[in-house]
Amino acid sequence: MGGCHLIDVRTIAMILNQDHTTDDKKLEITRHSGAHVMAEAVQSIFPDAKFGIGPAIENGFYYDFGLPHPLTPDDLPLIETKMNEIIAANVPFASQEVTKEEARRLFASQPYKLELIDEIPDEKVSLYQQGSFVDLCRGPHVRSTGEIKAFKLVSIAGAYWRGDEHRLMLQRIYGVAFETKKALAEYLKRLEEAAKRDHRKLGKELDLFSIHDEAGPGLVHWHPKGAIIRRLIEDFWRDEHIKRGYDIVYTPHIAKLDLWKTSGHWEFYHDYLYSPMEVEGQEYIIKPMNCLGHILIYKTKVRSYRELPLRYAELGTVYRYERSGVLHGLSRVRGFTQDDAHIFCRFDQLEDEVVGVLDLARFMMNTFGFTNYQVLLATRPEKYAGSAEVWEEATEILGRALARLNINYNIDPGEGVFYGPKIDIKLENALGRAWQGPTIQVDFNLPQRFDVTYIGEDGKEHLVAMVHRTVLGSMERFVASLIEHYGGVFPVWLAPLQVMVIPVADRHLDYAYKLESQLRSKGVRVGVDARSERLNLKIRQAQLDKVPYMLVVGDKEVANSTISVRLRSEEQLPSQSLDDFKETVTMAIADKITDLK
RNA sequence: GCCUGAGUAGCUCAGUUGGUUAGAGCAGCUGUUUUGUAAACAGCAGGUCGCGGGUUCGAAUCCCCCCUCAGGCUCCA
Repeated sequence: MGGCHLIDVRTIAMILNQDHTTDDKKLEITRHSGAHVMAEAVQSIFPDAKFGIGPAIENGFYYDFGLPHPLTPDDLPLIETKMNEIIAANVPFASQEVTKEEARRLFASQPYKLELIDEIPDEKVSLYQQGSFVDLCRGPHVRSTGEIKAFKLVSIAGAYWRGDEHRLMLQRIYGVAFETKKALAEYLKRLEEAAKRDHRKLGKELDLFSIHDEAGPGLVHWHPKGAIIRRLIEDFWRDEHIKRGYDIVYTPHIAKLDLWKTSGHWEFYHDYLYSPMEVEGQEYIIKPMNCLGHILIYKTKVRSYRELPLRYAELGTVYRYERSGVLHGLSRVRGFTQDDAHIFCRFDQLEDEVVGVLDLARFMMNTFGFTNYQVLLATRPEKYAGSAEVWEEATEILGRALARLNINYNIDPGEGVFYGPKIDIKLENALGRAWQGPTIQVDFNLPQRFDVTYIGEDGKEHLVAMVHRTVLGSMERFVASLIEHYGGVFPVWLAPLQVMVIPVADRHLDYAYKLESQLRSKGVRVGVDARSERLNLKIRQAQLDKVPYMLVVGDKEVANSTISVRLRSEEQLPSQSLDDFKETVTMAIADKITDLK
């Protein structure tokens, strides 16, 4: 592909504009240039490579290659070495505009490039060249390869051409790149730190949950300590919902297939449902959602406009078939418990209801200390139920509700579910990946299909407005986020074990048990480390378990009826009476405080 | 589901040009130690090397199938 001479036009423009480009923009350009340098390196090592696309992404870049043989991690250092040579040679980037005809000739052996050329609407296309590598590219690029100061190739992955799973899979190499070596090192360090907070790792270390080959992938077993955390969240959740006018309900885990045919789930979500089982000649499925049960409860009598809104809430466990490659710890599983609720209301009540849900969602996020989340308003997709006008109106209502609470949000165009617009709140986990948390969805489909109505003031039947919503997402995913958010250092109210009493020697055991029973009677989760081990070991163990309070008791404490309090932050509190400590702990629990002072 | 890589004791990991009864630390058990703020000492026990097939005189090691996991892609009501 090499050997053509290009006139440097854009690079000059870039130099002229350089003062105006922001640092972010500059970094993005550098990353993009890094992708080109990587492509050149791959071309020189594998001359038969076919080139896909190679954009800048968050933290770095990637390039997709079609190669007749698989790349292995061993190839990365070779490619890196070659890239470093190219960078050391500091070769200039040059660009040129050519006609599509010329471009097609140039890329005659590059099927992916030809496809891209065909899709560009303009008559001319632009090319960028550095060294022997020419690429179809909009640019811009850095002036020369020497401006790429710090990069590292991090992984190889398969990626469908054009993101379409029905097309060929190319091999993608991911790289990270920063403006300086220091920034790169800091980034890699951050990744390492994030990996330590990974809920899968902490879940094992802190004995919170497990997933078993024997039982099946994506099926979570909550250990006692994990179950405590979950139960506390559930209790809090239930109490808060009751305060806010929800009714708690329970619905069965299986139901007749016909129900799911009526709802349209069988038709639309067939791939996510587990196969039917036959019971007395009838087909049943395990529920993938809770909404139908709530609708059946609603429909047990004729409803008056006076009793709306009705809010049915359920910690409902559902099962969905997720493709094996997507499972991920607690975050993506096959059986999970949604903190679900369905609100049945009049259309004119919709805005207030959405405001209520948003306020609740925000309250929950704040309580658990989540400050990093993104709010998206997803609008009408191409295929949709109901009329465009109703969609329009409902979307406006969602927007107004967000505005009333001064919540910043972005529009996610066309990303609504087919049955209605929705508000999604995405949380970021320790590795910077966004996970779906709270979601509020208006549904125009089910009320129609199940004829969910109320009698209005006018004595006539009207369809209800229906809202599906969760404020945590699912218990599994939420706990995963919590583990990573706190790095396993749970606030006192959620800590599986809140206090560990550590006697210095066996003769202090009686005193230790006395403290234990007094704290336990206050509802504190407390244990005594009664092993004949040295103090240091017991401290270490409690530290590793991230127990908020360690009460060390020895001769001094027994003699003075005091306790010595060590925090997991390694801070040492002054010697104090048990009564004082009881007050400290119970307040920390009641106020759900996150820091230990 | 697709691509690449991985799977050795409860946990973290050693162990390949294929070669005796597969190792270590931690955890567990037993004993000694009675300890003052992040690991006392000694001994014991613990493994069909993910499953199943194959190649070979001989397989943790090489090949094939399957399962699971990791990182991506696609998907996520």
